[in-house]
Amino acid sequence: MKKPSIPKGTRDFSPVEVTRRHYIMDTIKGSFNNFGFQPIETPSFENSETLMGKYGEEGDRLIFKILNSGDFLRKVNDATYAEKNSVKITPTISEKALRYDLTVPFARYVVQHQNEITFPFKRYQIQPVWRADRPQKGRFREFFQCDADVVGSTSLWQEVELVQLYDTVFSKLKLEGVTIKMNNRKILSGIAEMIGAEDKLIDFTVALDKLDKIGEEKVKTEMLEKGISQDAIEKLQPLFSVAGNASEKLETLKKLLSVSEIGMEGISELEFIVTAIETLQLSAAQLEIDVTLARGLNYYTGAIFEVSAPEGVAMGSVGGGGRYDDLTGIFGMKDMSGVGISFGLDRIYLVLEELNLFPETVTATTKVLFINFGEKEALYAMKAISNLRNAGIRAELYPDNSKMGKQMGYADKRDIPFVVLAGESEMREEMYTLKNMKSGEQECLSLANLLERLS
RNA sequence: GUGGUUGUAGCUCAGCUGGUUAGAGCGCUGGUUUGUGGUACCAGAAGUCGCCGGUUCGAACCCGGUCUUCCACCCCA
Repeated sequence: MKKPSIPKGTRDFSPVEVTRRHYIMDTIKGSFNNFGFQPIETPSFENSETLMGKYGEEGDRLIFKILNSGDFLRKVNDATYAEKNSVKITPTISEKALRYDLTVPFARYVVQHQNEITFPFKRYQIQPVWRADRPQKGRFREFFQCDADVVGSTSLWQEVELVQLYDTVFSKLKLEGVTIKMNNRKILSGIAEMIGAEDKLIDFTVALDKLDKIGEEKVKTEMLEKGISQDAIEKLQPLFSVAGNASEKLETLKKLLSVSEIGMEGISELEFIVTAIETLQLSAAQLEIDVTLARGLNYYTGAIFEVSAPEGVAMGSVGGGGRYDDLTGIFGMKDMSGVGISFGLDRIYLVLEELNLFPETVTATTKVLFINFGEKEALYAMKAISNLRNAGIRAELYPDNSKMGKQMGYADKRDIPFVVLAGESEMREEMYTLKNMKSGEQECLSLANLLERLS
């Protein structure tokens, strides 16, 4: 028989993995609540028109489309069918698509429920998203995002809080040394304005974003290929040498962008956040200004965040986010500024695993296993088990009256730290023999003492 | 979507320029030990070599396709 399998880029999770994933999720969720965010959930799939065209050209390709039910081909007219153009035929055979991220569905939610929502609205959402991407390390076709967004406030304090939120979560996860990289879309616009390439903003930023990966020369080559003039690229030169700490970088940028009103606006926004964070301090993360950061350019208008794993861990970003002044605009609701961040659960998992940062207790299973000596003995054991369970102690009975060696081996393999033996003699005395599997020590205890010992 | 890479027992992997009944370690099952696991010793089960097709007297090995894994690009959590 052919072995069953799961689709490319998807995974099964074992008990240990699920427990560890919950540990991360609970940590994130706890912090979200702590910062005043409220949970919502949205459907796994949306109407295609809600998602299509929201993530750029590339994005549409990566959206999983759901085939219409019924005899969907019947509705396609012959001319379209004969053309064999997949992109063109898609809307007629697919009207629904799997969620690609949590931000666009959230925008849809806000517009749809605007009359019930009290603004500013702080929501969080932890759900899987799907991308028809080609899998790689830390890249899946089904993965979880953990998002926190605020809509209905343009206050920069939100950005400050989101930086703190990142720091709080990573600090709780004991993940030291993550870098929160920050930029501002207005600065990028300012630079484009300064070099006279406003119309090439996206090409320009996409190329700039690759600086630390492919180097200055190749970035320049790519910009030339995309039609940015040699002249403009030369004006860009000072940008490649922006260095120092946050304040120093800001000073350099100020000189560079003094001619651009929008650029200066971006700088002052960054400055506000940096100053606040310097005063408030971070514990696990460090904040860094990175003018080459250009992620999610499609809807971000102000701050842009990206969190990279500690140095030495080969992993893409473990989080990202930013401010979008007009996200709800695409659904017909104007002047509703939002800002949010996302945690990449699956990638955080891989990083914690690589750095061995999962606490021992996260893998703890049953605390005590009762050996099964037969029907009467099992009933006697079950009474004690109920008592232990009511006291919150994880206890279980070995289901079958198997040989002791097998039952002990089971406890051993599952890392169950205690075993209780209660046979005829114990029953006569109303006692229980408790064995510590690590030390091998045994003692005979009453139910009350057993409870106490295992608490 | 483009280019490359990987697939052999439950797991990790050997397997020569194509040559008979495909191996190891770990794990698993049973026994030494019927109220004592982790160690030791003994025995055993388990694979249509990812799948489909081709070349050949003969294919785990060569060729083509396909799926999967990982990597680079694209893009992203």
